[in-house]
Amino acid sequence: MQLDVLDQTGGQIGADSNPIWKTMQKGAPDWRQDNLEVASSASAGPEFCNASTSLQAQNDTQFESGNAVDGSTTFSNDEDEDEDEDDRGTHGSVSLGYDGEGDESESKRRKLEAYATEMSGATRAIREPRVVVQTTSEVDILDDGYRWRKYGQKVVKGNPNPRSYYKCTSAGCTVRKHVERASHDLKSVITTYEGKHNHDVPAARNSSVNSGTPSTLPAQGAIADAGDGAQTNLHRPEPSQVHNTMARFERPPGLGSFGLSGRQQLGSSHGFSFGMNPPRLVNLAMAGLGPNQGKVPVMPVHPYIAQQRSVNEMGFMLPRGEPKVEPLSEWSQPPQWAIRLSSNYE
DNA sequence: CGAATTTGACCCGCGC
DNA sequence: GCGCGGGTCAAATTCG
Repeated sequence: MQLDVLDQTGGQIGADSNPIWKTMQKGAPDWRQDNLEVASSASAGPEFCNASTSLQAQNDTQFESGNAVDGSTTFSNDEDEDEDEDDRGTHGSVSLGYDGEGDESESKRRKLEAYATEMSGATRAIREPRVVVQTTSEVDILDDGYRWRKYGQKVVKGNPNPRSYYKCTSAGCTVRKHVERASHDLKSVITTYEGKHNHDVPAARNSSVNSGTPSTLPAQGAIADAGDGAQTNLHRPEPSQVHNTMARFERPPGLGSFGLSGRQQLGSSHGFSFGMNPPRLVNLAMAGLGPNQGKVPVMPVHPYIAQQRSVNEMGFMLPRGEPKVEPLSEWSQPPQWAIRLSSNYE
C-alpha cells in the first residue's frame, strides 16, 4: 500500500506527508529551484491531466485527498534531499554523508568473493540516501534515464505484487532501486532508489531520437503483467478520454522526461515530449540519485504521459472500478499520476 | 554472441 | 534458538 511509502518517508516528514505536499504546492520549499518550481508550478497539471482517473483514488488514500496533487505531480521531500547534490551541507546534515560511501562500499563488495559476506554485511551496512517515488502507471518501471539491470524479484508480505530489484548497470555505480506496486492500487507504482549515481546519465537509449509517433501504443499488456498478480482485472477501457488528453500535450520537448520502461516508450513516448512531466520526474530521480552534477542532464526519456495514456487505453484506469474515472473531464482535474518523492537518509 | 531477465537458493536481521 | 521476512547472488534461460 501506499502506506509503505508514507511510512518511510512519512516518518521523517512528520506525521503526514501532507505538510510537505502543501508546501510544495504553495511554493516549493527548498527544492532546487528548477526542480521544484517546475514541479510545483508546472503543475502542469492542467495540461496533462489527461487521465486523471487513477490518481485520484490514490490521492485520496495516500496523499491528501486530492488537494495535494492538484497539479499533477507531487513531490515530497523530506528534508533536504534535493540538495544532496549541491548543497549537501546545508541542510541535512545527515543525509549526504552517505553518498560517498556508497561507492566505496560497492567496491568492497566486489572485491569480496564470498558473497555471503558481501550480501548481508556490506549491503546492509551501507546506508544510502533513499528516495521513494510513487507514480501512477501501469508500468512498473519508470525510466529515469539510467540503465538498470534486474537482479531479483521477491514477493513481500502484505502485497500480492512482487517487488523487483534493480541495479544501475553503470560500472562503479552502486545505485539500486526496487519497484513494487501498491497492493490495492495497481496503478500505483512505488519505486525506491538507494544511493546516488556517480556517473552521468547514459545516453538516452530510447529517447535519443524522437521520432515519435505518439499515438501508437505499444502493447501495454506486457507491462501490465509485470505487477499484476491478480489485479489485472481492473481494467476499464476509456479511449475517449485518452484522446482528449493527448491533445493537451503541447509541451515543448526537450525538458526531460520520465518514461516508463522501454517497451512502452517505444511508441508513445518519443512522440511526445512534454516538458513538464519529465523534468520533474527526472529531477526527482536525479536529486536523489543523480550524478554529482547539480543539474539534471535530462535525458529524453519518455513523457510520462505516455504512460498514462497507455493506461487509459489499456483500460487500466480504475483499480476498483470506481467511477472516479469519469471526471477527467478536463485537465482541470488532478493528474493521475502523482509522484511522490522522498528521500531518507539513514 | 552479448546482454538482460528469470528464478531458486542463500544469508542476515529481527521478532517471538 | 527458531522461524519469518527481506534482500542479494548467480546459474540458467531468454531476448535483441
